[in-house]
Amino acid sequence: MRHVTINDLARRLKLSASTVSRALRDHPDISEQTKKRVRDIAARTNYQPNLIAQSLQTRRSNNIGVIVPEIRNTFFATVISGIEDLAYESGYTIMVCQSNDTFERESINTRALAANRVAGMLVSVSQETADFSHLQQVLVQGVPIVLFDRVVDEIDAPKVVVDDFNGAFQAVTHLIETGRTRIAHLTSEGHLYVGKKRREGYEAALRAHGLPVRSEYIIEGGCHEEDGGRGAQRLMALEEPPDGLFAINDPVALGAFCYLQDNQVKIPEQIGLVGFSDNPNTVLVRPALTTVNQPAYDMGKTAASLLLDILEGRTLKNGKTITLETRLVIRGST
Amino acid sequence: MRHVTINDLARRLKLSASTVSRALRDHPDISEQTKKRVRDIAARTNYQPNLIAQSLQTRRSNNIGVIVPEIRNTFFATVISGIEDLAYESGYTIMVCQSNDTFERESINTRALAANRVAGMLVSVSQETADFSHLQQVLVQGVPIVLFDRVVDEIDAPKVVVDDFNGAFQAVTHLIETGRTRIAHLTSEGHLYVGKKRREGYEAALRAHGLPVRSEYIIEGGCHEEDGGRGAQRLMALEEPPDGLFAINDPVALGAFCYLQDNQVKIPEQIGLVGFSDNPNTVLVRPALTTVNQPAYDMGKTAASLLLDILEGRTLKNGKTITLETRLVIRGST
DNA sequence: AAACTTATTGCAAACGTTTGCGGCAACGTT
DNA sequence: AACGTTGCCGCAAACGTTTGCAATAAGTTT
Repeated sequence: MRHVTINDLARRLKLSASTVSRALRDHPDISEQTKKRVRDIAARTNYQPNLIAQSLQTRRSNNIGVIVPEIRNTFFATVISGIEDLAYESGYTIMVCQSNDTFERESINTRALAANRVAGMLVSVSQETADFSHLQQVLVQGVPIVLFDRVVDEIDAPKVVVDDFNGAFQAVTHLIETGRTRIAHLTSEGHLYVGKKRREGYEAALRAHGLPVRSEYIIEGGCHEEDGGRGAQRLMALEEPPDGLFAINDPVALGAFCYLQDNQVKIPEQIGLVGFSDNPNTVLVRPALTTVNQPAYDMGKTAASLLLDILEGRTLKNGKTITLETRLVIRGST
Repeated sequence: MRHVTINDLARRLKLSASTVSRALRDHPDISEQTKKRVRDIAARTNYQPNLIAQSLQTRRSNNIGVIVPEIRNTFFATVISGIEDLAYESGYTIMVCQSNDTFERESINTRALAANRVAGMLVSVSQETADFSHLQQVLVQGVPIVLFDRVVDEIDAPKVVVDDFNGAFQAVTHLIETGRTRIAHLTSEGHLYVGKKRREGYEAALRAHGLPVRSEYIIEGGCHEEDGGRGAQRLMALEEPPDGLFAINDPVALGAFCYLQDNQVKIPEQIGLVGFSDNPNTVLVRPALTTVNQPAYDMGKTAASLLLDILEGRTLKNGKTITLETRLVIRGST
């Protein structure tokens, strides 16, 4: 009924706990014969080392904390998948929390993970987060953090992002090159890093081609599907509706897509549409959605590997930012 | 740099560690005055109780293990989301693992979680799993398990499933009632519980309406989108292709959807299509996909609440199975 | 004034590990 | 014959908590 401990084994074999411990970790001081006896009884009794006792003793744990805005978002789910795969390979376990895009929950989660003495944290901040003391405190305690996707400049930690600026630039350039001149943008509200970068890319592309940046074409909203529908509605109500639309991400683009399609706006004839992320469902719609591929799974792996480098002490510099390349995937919607 | 401990506080206040501990947990033996002093310095120094020391001492942890086939699958991501939300409310943290649908990784994950001394586990078994000793051993160690979605009869634990049989029955009945008689089924291979149940529902619905169960109309494959495309291809190559298709889940249905649409098969005129899960992307395609709503988020909450009931000792019986209702969502594809 | 409460605190053991150090045979070396 | 090695193992402290019990001081009762 109870977990078997190292002392149970020691008692059974008339050895000391220390000998059993060393035998299990294959310490050279222990004779082959007793090693074998220990291993045998450990296997027979299904002994499993108590990792929490071990952690307490060695002052290091083998699990890492992950905080994302929301788990059910395909993008983050995929990132987590990448993190878990790498963590698994390296013998770590992940503790996953979601902030539901609220600051309060994010900071409570951060404290909970810190209290659990995770070896390190991988975090993508919430949309609300403007104060970073909760993360700062973690760093002060000597627990390394790697930020990904929703990163913030204020925290001095390695970051993994995709090339949002460039992805947006390419997307909008593509819209321009296919003959459109009135290009709108659906973006997030607030100070989201990715929102800022993509918007900059959007504006830069317009300028690079001598097109004006028209404020009525830039709509700030949320990051979800319904926001895309609302945004499209507002845009099409303009006296001079756009003929091109670049959305901050795929859900928003798809929300706009449905609205447009249901209102008999022809895609791509009347309006060209581009998303961001290359979610799997962008290929389900007809015409399929042109989008910017953003390597979610790779991002997870990269962020995790950066953290593991720090944890295992194989890292040289610490403040670096890794930018993963984005790639424009041209499909039917443009 | 280092974490501040209860002893640090004790030293600073010239108290014993036990007094500090009791003060923090608001023990009646401690005077209000020293409680205040303790709380003050704890706040000032950003003291966070070491949960792993606490766990070791009290022999109970506040995190629960979760094992799913794959995190990036929308359905499971949503279930995890439900689990996390409830765990958060109750002060628990979740450790998430994915088996990638392999038995080996599932059992390694199970051992890892057990070694981490999780309070309990929520698991959805892999497609390969036919031996259940890894789960059995966890139960023997007194760690409760709640199974969800991919459940197995062999393990005596509470289970949360959706009414797969009935959902399938309704779906197929709907296809029949809209005038189709040659109804095919794309299912999984192996002994997946959900696959079995849905297939039974499919066959029962045919029989209930006097239609034959034709083996050439039942195709066993995987659970992913590409399997749906392949299955549809094989079905349409038949000399008498079906006029109705019920797929084991939405990804498979959408895979078939794309294949059919790209090959100029009219949906719903030539063939009616029904999926299973009500994934968000079923409303993106045109015509939108008829599907069976399966409350993924609720499933996560329900499973977690069942486990918490056991952990907090508020449960009466232990072997019960909760069946969540499914609901046919009729859309354009039928 | 002795005895008994009550309030407040500290001691020490325990949870399951790991690890520095020392002990003690059984050797081989001069 | 005394000494140094070597191989194998145990003791005990430590990690940061919690908790039963004892201890002390102050107040209350007789």
